[in-house]
Amino acid sequence: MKIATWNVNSLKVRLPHVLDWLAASQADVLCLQETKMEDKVFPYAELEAAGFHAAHNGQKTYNGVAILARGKLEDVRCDIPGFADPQKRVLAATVDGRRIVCAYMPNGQAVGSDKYEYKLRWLTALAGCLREDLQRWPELALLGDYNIAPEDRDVHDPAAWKDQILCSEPERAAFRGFLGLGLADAFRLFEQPPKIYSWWDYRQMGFRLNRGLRIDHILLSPPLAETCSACVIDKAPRKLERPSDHAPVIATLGVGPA
DNA sequence: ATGGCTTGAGTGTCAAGA
Repeated sequence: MKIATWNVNSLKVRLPHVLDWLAASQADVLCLQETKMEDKVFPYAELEAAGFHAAHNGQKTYNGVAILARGKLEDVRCDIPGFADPQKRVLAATVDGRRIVCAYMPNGQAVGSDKYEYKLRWLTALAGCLREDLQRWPELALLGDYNIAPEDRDVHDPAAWKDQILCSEPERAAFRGFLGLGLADAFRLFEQPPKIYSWWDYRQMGFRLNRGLRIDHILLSPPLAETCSACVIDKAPRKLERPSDHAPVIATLGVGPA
């Protein structure tokens, strides 16, 4: 079973890339972020024709998250329970007995800004929710755009980014808080080449110069981490015409249904 | 240089992303 996450930066623009990538990657579950659309225009029919069930938690213009799966989606839940937030950033569902949590974590804009304070509050709320979810669903994966580069090796220029947004110590502490719940960073379960990133700025030839950050992640609870046999970032879609600025991350889980 | 692209909204130009 392959599970994946991809910030598509508008599903309207990127649907052809998504359909192509679903076929090429043989992913069984794909979490999407920044669909930037309302539920009523979500392309359920096109995805069903490609063999995928789907759930969407969307809004106009900003945010929006979806889970696509070859298996049925059960116990679908939107948002973070008990955390009032008009921004559509979280969607969870159970697929083949495994809890899939799709998250588009806040960007934070600038350290010290109002949006940064919101980001830190939001991360605390999600961690509290996950602590409870893990009791009910021991097999849980948290996939998404975290908007956090966990370590300096996840940053093309750590000196320039030091204490900046996406790299600040409180954000990194929040990421380590997820690990403290027992979750493992699937990418770091394996030896990886250096300078692997999941996002590159559209400007200044960011992708060609590999000036990137690793901010999209798949975290796995212990029973899933034990079965994980690979985790890679697929740069191929970033090379297409009109790409998303993010690349998909995909993890292979070795045991279990389908 | 609070720049440099891209998207959505909406038709002139701004907010937001990371």
